[in-house]
This record gives sequence, C-alpha cells and structure tokens, in this order.
Amino acid sequence: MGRKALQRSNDMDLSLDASDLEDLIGYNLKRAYVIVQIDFRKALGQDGMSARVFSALSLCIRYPNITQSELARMMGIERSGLVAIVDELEAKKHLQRAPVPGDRRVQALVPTEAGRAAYDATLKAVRAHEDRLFEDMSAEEKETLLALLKKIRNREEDA
Amino acid sequence: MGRKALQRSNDMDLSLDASDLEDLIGYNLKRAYVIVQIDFRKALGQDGMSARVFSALSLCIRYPNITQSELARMMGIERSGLVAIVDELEAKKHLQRAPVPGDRRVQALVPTEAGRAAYDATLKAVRAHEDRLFEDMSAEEKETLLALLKKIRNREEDA
DNA sequence: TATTGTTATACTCTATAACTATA
DNA sequence: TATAGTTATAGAGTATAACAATA
Repeated sequence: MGRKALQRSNDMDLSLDASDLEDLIGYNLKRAYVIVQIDFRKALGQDGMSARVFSALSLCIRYPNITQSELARMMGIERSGLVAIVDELEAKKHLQRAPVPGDRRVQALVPTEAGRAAYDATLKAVRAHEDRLFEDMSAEEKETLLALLKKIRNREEDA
Repeated sequence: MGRKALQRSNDMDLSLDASDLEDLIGYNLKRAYVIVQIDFRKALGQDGMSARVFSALSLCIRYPNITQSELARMMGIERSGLVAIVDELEAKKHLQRAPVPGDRRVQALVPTEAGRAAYDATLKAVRAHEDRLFEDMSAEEKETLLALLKKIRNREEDA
C-alpha cells in the first residue's frame, strides 16, 4: 500500500462519494439485482433451483396446462430458451410435457405432485432468503419498492 | 387459438393476477432491470458503449489513476473480467494504461481528452434515456427508488 | 402461410484457476 | 509469500435463424 489511488479509495467512503453512476436508476438497479441474485443462489444451495427454473415452475403451477410459448412470453424470454428449462424440470420429474387433444403441435406443461412439493419447499426457502436479506427494511419500504419496480415493469406492455 | 391455457392467459390481466412471483423483490428487480438494460442499449445504439464499459469509464474519470484491481472491486467484478473492458476503452483511445513510478506491477488508468468527451456525450444520452423511460415517475418517486436500491446495495459491504 | 417446439449457433457477462512479473 | 495484470477456459443466460410437424 501507499500508492495514491489506493490511498484515495481507502480513505474516501465511496458510498457517500458522489459519482455520476450513483444517481442512475439503471446502475443502482443492476447492483441491487446482483446482490439479491447471489444471495438467492447461496440460500438455495448448489443443488437448488436457479431463479429462472423456479420462476418457470411457479408459473406452470399457477397456470397448469400452459404451453411453452405462453410461458416464454410471460417470462419475457424467447421460446427457444425455454426448452432447456423445461428439459431440466422434466428430468427432475417436476413436470410433464403432455399432449393436447386438438392441436398436436402443442404440449401442455403439467406439474407433478413432486413438482408441487419441491416448489412449496423452494418458495419457503426463497421467502426466508428475502426476509433475511431485507430484514432492515420495513414492510412499508418493501411495499413501496415493489410498487415502484412494478411501475417500471409496466413499460414492457408498450414494447 | 381456442385452447384452454391460451384463452386463460389472454382473458386474464396477468399484471393484476397474483402469482407468488409478483410478491418477490428479486423477481421484480430482475424484470425491471432487464427492461432498463434493453432500453439502455437501444438508446445508445449499436455502436454505443455497453453499460459496463460506460461504468468503467465513469469511474476512471471520477478516480483518475485508479488501478484495475481497484476498479474491479468498485464495480463488483473480478480483476480478470476487467481486462477486456480496459482493452476496449484503450482501443478506442478513451483511456491509457500508464506505468506507475514506484510499483512496476501496476498500471494506472488515465482517461484521454477523447475519453472525457465521449463520456460526457454518453452520460447525456444515458440521462435522456432514463428521463424518457421513467417519465411517468415523479422526482420524489425516483428519489425513493434510488434510496431503497442503495439500501439493498449496502449489504455488499458485509460480504 | 403461420405457429409450436426444437436445434444449432453465437454473443455477453461473469467466474475460477493458473501464469508472469514484480514486490 | 503476496499482489497486479493477464490468459485460458468454462458456465450461465440469452438471442437469432432455421427446421420439422402441424395447423
């Protein structure tokens, strides 16, 4: 130690030190997202579901018999990207691709009992992770944050 | 059309339809982040800076003579990941790797005049993108959102 | 012609591990 | 021994384009 830049970054409190980035919503959104995402993985463990698989399973349970195209649209990703996710869930016997009478192009996604059980357990773990990570935020603050994030999400409908 | 799941997802307003995911901060954070990030790229154009290069240049200007290790720590990424970013900025003549007298291991990152000019122009474009994207949010709402996101970011210091 | 699921492919962002040159 | 920068490599996560089966 003893170099100029090194000293500066140690001596100054960067969180209070105004950089252009600190005023940008996008920058703060990404930094916050990364923190939550890393804690999510840590909380669910090495063999736990990834966030995207958890989301997919959640929506399959919420909307049983949903198709992959519909699920992709709800998740905001391309159809092609969903194949690996559904493959993984099917390999773990958390859901099945079921033929749909009347349209042989389509396969309905049907959660299994094991899938529902795994989902319930994972949801509990996810909520515990968020409760712990955001324990210094009041219920009102969390509500406010959710409302503001949803306000940003509303832009998706325009596109 | 005419299938069950298809009808359901068309008839129901998903944004008002309670799914477990909608109450999770992590899920809403990611969805919002993706929207902002896509708009950022669209706003800056095909030849524009990526968000991470913009962030790196911003910090190099804010902290001239910063080293790559310090910059990586500030950005929350690994040293190795910064090499390509600095390579890109150096190739575009936006900054220089300069030798540091007294420690030949280190190379200080020094923004060029062209780099500062490019940064000023890009910052203007980024602010315009955010102003437009968040035009339906009041100044107070944006302040609140920034404060709550920073509250999440504070957890990084613990790790 | 259009749509569903699928494959092949590539790109971005990131991490880990090991190397080199210094300290 | 430890650190700064670098390289090689791999893994998520995503997109685009094309295909076969079906509508």
